[in-house]
Amino acid sequence: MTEFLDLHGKTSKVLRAAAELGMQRHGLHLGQNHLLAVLWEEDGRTPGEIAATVNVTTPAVVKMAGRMVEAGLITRRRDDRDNRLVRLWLTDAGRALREPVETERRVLEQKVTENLTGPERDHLMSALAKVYQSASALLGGAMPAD
Amino acid sequence: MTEFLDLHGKTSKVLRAAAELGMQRHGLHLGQNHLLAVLWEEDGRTPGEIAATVNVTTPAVVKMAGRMVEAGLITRRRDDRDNRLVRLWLTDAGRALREPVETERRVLEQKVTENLTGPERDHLMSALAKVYQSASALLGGAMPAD
DNA sequence: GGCGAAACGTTAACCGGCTAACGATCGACT
DNA sequence: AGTCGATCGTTAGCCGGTTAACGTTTCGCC
Repeated sequence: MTEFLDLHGKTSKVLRAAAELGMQRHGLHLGQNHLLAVLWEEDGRTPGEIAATVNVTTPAVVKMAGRMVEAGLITRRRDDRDNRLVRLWLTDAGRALREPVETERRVLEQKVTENLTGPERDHLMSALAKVYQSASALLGGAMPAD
Repeated sequence: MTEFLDLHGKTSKVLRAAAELGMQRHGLHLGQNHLLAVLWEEDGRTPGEIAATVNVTTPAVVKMAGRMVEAGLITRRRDDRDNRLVRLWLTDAGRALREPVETERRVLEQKVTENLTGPERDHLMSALAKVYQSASALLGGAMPAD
């Protein structure tokens, strides 16, 4: 019984584990790199903005940011113009991780797809995109339409 | 930047959400159906056995089983021949969910892949299998070799 | 100018998953 | 027969993610 959902689930898990392992080498937990990536692109963004671009709920970002503040990767400061906003700023440590983490991710991407021929990879991408479409469609429009 | 890891991650998330939604319709949380599936196949198995067949750690099964006992889906009883073993048994409620949950999953599988042509699906499966291989390989043999 | 609605971050309570430490039981071997 | 090691479940603590409820702060509108 090798149905698609099974295979995808297994792949998802092992991919997640591999990513976690890679990030661990830089003292990060899985997902934190995404948060950092947003700040690398534009420092000083708010939890809400970050949540939206990473496609996660705001509380998830808040919690994760808390841990990252404690880890010395970012800083939390209130916006003085709009006092209900909070802005997250990179520390030097957080900024320094950019290059190594980005290459780490590139390497993972490459290693994971290295057994695929060009056309194979293309078919994989397009088919996966279709699945993504179908799945998000049957989630009843209650999802972001990116 | 539509790399594979990104697309796979997004797909994974939306697929997870869809599965959760489907299981919710039967009063289950995501993952509990897998545990039930093992018992449907052979009732009275131990947490360790279940964990191995579902590819999850034992503590995960223990915790989930606790919630499912409380939900009246299964029963926890010690094995009297080997007193360190624990066996999980289906209740009528748990047994009754088999047919509806199995069709729910079949429907999801079908709906999610309905936009794929036959060959497309085949290519997707084989390519995904290759990715799975590569990823689990680079996890350094510390993974089950299924 | 004041009042109510909207926007925002935070907290709490869940769920699934993981690793590490613990405790109890069984078995093999001396 | 007794001990010591292997096996098994449980617990605790962490991480990422979710929804629901809450308290502030702004802003629009009368």
